[in-house]
Amino acid sequence: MSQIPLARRSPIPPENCNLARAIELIGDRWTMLILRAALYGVRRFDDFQSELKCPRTVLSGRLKVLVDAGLLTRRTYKVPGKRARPEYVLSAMGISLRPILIGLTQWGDVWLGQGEPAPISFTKAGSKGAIRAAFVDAEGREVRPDQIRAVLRG
Amino acid sequence: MSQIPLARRSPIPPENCNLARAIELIGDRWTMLILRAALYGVRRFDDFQSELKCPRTVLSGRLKVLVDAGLLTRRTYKVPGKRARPEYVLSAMGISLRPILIGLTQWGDVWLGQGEPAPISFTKAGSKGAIRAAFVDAEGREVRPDQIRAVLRG
DNA sequence: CCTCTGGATTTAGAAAGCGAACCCTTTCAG
DNA sequence: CTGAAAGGGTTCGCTTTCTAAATCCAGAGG
Repeated sequence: MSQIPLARRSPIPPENCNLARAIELIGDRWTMLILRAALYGVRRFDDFQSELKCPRTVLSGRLKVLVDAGLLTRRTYKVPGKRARPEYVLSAMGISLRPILIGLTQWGDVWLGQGEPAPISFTKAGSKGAIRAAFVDAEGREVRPDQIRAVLRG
Repeated sequence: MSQIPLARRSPIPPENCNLARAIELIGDRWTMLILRAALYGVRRFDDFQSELKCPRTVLSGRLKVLVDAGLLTRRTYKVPGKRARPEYVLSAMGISLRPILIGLTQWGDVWLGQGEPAPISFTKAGSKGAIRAAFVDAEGREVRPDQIRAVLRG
């Protein structure tokens, strides 16, 4: 049943594991919901707030963390006739999380969808069929999950 | 610079978004670190605890949530000469998070790796080249990130 | 019986989350 | 010129959650 052999410890101590580091940074309810909104194009403080309905204190704190970490860039926008305001846009670092959040969306569609069809799906530009998260080798060919092997350095 | 057009709201209200649901469930530091350890083969309460160094109260609470949600299965193991104990093994639902956590690992390798080579990499069974998380179409051909399009239902 | 071991619960103090109210700056309307 | 509005925050108390340490509990072995 369990494809994963028993281990008493993980092979990499969490304190120098990049997965653990990523989890420290973005493994937080509000942080992830902010990134979700940002990937859908939300940029402004009040838009985040009314989308997430989270305390403004939490929001401003998380935005600060994400800017400091380099996931978001704080820059100024100006609507004519209004005063200049900051907006928070995803950096390359932030945008590169998109495949992961899409993967998590599809995981949620499968396991948390409550039988309803997925409200959003993803396709390749110009074609119709759905795409999915998977693993590929250097040439871009899919590698099936049971063929994945982990290799420790050294 | 920003490839994502401005939006005031996300196209799917968070309360019936499967990504938001997934974030509610696993978007938590300890929960994700538990899943990380579980994907490396850790199964037992004390092993999780010494791996994560988290409060035992938190650990037992999180394990309960993950069991209730169906990500982990609680079953009994018995070492001869010892009393029977519960162990927490990943269900199919839990195992199917693996591509996502591997993708996050690789994201961390790129952005949080502090210049060091990745401590763990992934290959296809029997070959040597590294594999990576990506999107594929129905035929298993890679779809580049910039070619991904979201399609709303209805 | 007494102790050891793994899997938890209890307890009390620290930290973080929360909602409401307030502040600050610029712009527009009267 | 004065007042109100709008966006982007901070301040203030209160409540929840986290955390660490101690305790409990059941069965096995001596």
